[in-house]
Amino acid sequence: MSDKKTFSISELAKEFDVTTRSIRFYEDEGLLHPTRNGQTRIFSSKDRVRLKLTLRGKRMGFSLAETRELFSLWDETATGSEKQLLMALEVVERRRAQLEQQKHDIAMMEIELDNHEARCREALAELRQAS
Amino acid sequence: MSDKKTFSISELAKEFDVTTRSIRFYEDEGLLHPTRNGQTRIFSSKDRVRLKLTLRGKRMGFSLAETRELFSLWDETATGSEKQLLMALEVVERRRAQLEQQKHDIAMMEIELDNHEARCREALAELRQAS
DNA sequence: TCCGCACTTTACGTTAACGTCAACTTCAAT
DNA sequence: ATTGAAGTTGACGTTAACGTAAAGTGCGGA
Repeated sequence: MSDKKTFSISELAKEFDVTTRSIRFYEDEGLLHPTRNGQTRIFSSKDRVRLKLTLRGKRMGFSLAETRELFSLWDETATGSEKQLLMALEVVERRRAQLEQQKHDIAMMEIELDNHEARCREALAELRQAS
Repeated sequence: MSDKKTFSISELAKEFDVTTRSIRFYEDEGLLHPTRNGQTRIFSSKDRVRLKLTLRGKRMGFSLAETRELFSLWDETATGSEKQLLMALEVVERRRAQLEQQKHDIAMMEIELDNHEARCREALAELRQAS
């Protein structure tokens, strides 16, 4: 089902619950590169993966520009010069640092949610006792 | 040092590396509630905590409106009715689900970074062998 | 043949989250 | 007394990430 070779714009829109407008916008921004049959877009499974990665990036708070940067690094890996490859490794390291920061942020947030939930339950218990 | 009672706008700006403009904007948006000495803002340590939470939220991809929602829930916990408290618990659950999603996204991203780094190193090795 | 649906481009509108002046006031220091 | 640093309030500008409306193309079915 998902190893199909090509996809229409509305198929992808439904699968990932985004508007066709967004998908066209992502193409304009250079994140997707569909081919054309006449004027209608034909998306490859590579495009489908990239759309998935783009949306994942959004959930993680990445801008489209940041995601595009990742994509271009990815693409240059095969053809790049030594200097480019070393720069790519640096970018990878920076991403890892970001992820560590995010994991820390999530852990902190979880602690706060725990505290908050406990206080909610206490307040509820007191309310019910007072009735 | 950080258990001081009050802070000026520029102290907070420096500590968290944001502009004073942003801090004033957060006040306008109802995220911070400094008192005034004449017209000069005085931030409490509670404001300082909220600023920290606001910035953490940003790193996690939350909008200011979402963060404000969390704050108001937090505030209502002490005084809220039973219905409000139950709704607050639901919001907490939704947040937890979001965090689970983000943890999954991060794990996926880490796998991709691993793969990408490996391919970079392979490409580098081949380049150096060919020289 | 005409209808309707999916798709297209073009272009202007919108919201969030600030940035950037401009034109002050206040206060401490020279 | 003046100057400079830090603070203030408007008000308009900007960027990202789309929304939305207008006007047209292409195509399979009744």
